[in-house]
Amino acid sequence: MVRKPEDGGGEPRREAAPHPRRRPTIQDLARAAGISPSTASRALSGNGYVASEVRARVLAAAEQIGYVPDGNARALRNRTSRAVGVLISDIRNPFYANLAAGIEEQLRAAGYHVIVVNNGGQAEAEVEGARTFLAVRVSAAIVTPVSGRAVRMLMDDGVTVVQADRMVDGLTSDGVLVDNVQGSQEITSHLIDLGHTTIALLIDETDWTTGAGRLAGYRAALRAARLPMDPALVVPTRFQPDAARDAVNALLDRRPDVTALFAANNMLAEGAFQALQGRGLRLPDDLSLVAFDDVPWMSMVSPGITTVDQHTDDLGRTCAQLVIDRLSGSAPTLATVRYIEPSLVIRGSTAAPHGVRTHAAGAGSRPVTTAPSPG
Amino acid sequence: MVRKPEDGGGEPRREAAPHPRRRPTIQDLARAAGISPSTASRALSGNGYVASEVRARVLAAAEQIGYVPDGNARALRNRTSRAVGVLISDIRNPFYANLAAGIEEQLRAAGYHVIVVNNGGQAEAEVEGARTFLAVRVSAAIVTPVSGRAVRMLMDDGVTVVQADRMVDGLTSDGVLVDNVQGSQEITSHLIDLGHTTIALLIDETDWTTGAGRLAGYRAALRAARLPMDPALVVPTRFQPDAARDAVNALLDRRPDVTALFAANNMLAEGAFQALQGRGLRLPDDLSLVAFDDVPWMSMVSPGITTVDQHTDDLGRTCAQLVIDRLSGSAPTLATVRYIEPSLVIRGSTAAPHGVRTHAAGAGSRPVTTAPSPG
DNA sequence: GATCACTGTGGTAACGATGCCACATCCGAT
DNA sequence: ATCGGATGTGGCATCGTTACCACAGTGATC
Repeated sequence: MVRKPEDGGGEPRREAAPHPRRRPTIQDLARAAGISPSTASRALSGNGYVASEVRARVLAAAEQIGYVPDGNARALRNRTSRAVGVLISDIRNPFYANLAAGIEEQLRAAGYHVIVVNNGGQAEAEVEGARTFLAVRVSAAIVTPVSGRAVRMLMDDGVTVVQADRMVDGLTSDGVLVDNVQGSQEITSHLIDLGHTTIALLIDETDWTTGAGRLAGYRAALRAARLPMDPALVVPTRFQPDAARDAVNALLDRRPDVTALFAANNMLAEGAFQALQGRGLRLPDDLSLVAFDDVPWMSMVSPGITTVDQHTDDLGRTCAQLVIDRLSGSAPTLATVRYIEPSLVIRGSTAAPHGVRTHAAGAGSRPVTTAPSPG
Repeated sequence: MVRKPEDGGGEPRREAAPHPRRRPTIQDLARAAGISPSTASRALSGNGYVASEVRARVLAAAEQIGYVPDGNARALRNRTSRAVGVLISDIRNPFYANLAAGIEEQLRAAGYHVIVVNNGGQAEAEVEGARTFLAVRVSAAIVTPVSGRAVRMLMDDGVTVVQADRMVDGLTSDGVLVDNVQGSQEITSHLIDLGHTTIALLIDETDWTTGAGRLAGYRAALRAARLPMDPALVVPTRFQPDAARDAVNALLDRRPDVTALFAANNMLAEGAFQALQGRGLRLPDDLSLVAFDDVPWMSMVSPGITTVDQHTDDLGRTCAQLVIDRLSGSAPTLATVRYIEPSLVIRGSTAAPHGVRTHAAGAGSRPVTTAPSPG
């Protein structure tokens, strides 16, 4: 029941002290090093003059007595902390989990720590989260915005904000976006190149930059191929897999001529996949399926799902780096928006529609990964 | 490119102020309400006498001027904060993501916020994370321990610690564990009931409570069925899917008589699944596959994988609740360990071995969910 | 020999919230 | 009339850190 090699139970255990020993302060440190608190502070921070011999003595003493600067006192005094708020919708969704992971790693390496608030897509919870960030004086916040209110609150208080994945109109913060139009156009073109002409788009919203971009890319690809744009093929649904499943079933009942289905995100893809399985349709023979946002199950099923990989880790790391640059003053003064270029991952869920020969044309000029099914 | 209904761009925008307006302090609040800071403090916190008329005035003024108490000043003064540290291994792994989500939701509802540190399974990063927690004076920490050093550091400083999923020996903190022995025994018995006698266990470690418990449960099930325990069927591997895949391939080359495979966690299951796919083996006809820890892809593939569901959300929420109880002083004084009872989820990946008839016996006395394949 | 720049150190006043204590009422009881 | 308790309020010190300022040396320059 033990991690034997590491539990390090060698030292005698301290008795459960009723009052745990007071943490050493910079006063204690100064006393230990035989100097004043001011000098100790300068020695640690490197601001101002300190004789190098003294600095060494202070560092040694700090190590020796186990001095850890009090983050709260610092934050109070400096009116800013090493904390960065991360406000996302649903950490259970691999997209947000990877985003958060990328952010956390990059920020931790730069000496910041993250406070994570899950808003569940609720504007109310989002505002609550922003309030928390203000209360603890985060130096910056990274937000996948829901309503814009939270972002505005933070910006109005002078907090550095980076919007991730999507941006609210009318707010000039930094942002990191995925090139949704490009990715969507590319994967739609992939279907068209295979010979599909009746391609349905399953989508939950077109008000955010994400949904709007994906819809635009889908349209652009059809237009470029001079295919008709049939509004009935743009299938609205709610964000839940169950809703998507029902929507797909309704669509296929209504339109048996659909040969390819494009799910605008991983949740919808899940529902779509379940619907197709439930109907006993075989991929890619009976229907081709593609999805925006590559998540683990898509490479586990057989055949694997052809997707647009958003490079979510990169997205997160880029957000974090933007924050770091801003806070260190090395970012340009104007608000910056960076774009992550997504890439197409071709797997087995796409093929020429039944009885149609593939075009000779390739998938376009952009990088394409061809991934085998697992194994 | 906008979330139209909510962007709320109605109010005139504040000019980008060179010095963002100073945040109102309790002094400002006191002035606005025509009383002293002390009284304002009492009005807000409810400690001590305040005339109800005055309290109302203070609350109104707070609302009006947008007063938000400074968390750092509070933390400095009170020597503790509303922050709880969450120290986990890999938020990209759905197990940890769900754990973190459960924790965050429960704590947020109780007015705490979480600082998340991903240690990547590295003892060094874990200690670094603990140092961060100490620096910001978290009031408690929830840790999936790697080495025990971090937990010890925190406890030595008087921080309330809850160990999650596994516990380090020799440290008497609270903990929330999954009943690994029970879950493992149950799923192994399920295979035995189906008629399997040559069941391999793929496992990465047996030093932590998790691995040790799962191995013990596997053994107990074999013993209960009076089946021989063949040490060569306990297959060690590293924690990565790739390593697990190689290990499974090597096993099946060596032991073609294996009819069922039990992967001790979701990462190993991923590798195992890939290996089976790569070999063109059909589930459950050629081999039965089961896994400890139910993650999304396991219900997406066909057939679905039979698993032990650890109720990870519950695990997280229970940890959080333990923290809340401890901090509010309502937990028992002694260290408490709570157990989460896992449950068996039977899907299509398990069946009688080729040419064997199923026992009449049921799966045992514990609750069992039978989940259909998706659709 | 006075002035100046530079190096190096310590004292002190904040940062914002809070809880103790002193003080001021007002009421009923002695 | 005095006391004591209950109710209500404000002053002040404090949490730990840091930036500003004053000041003390030292050496170089006029």
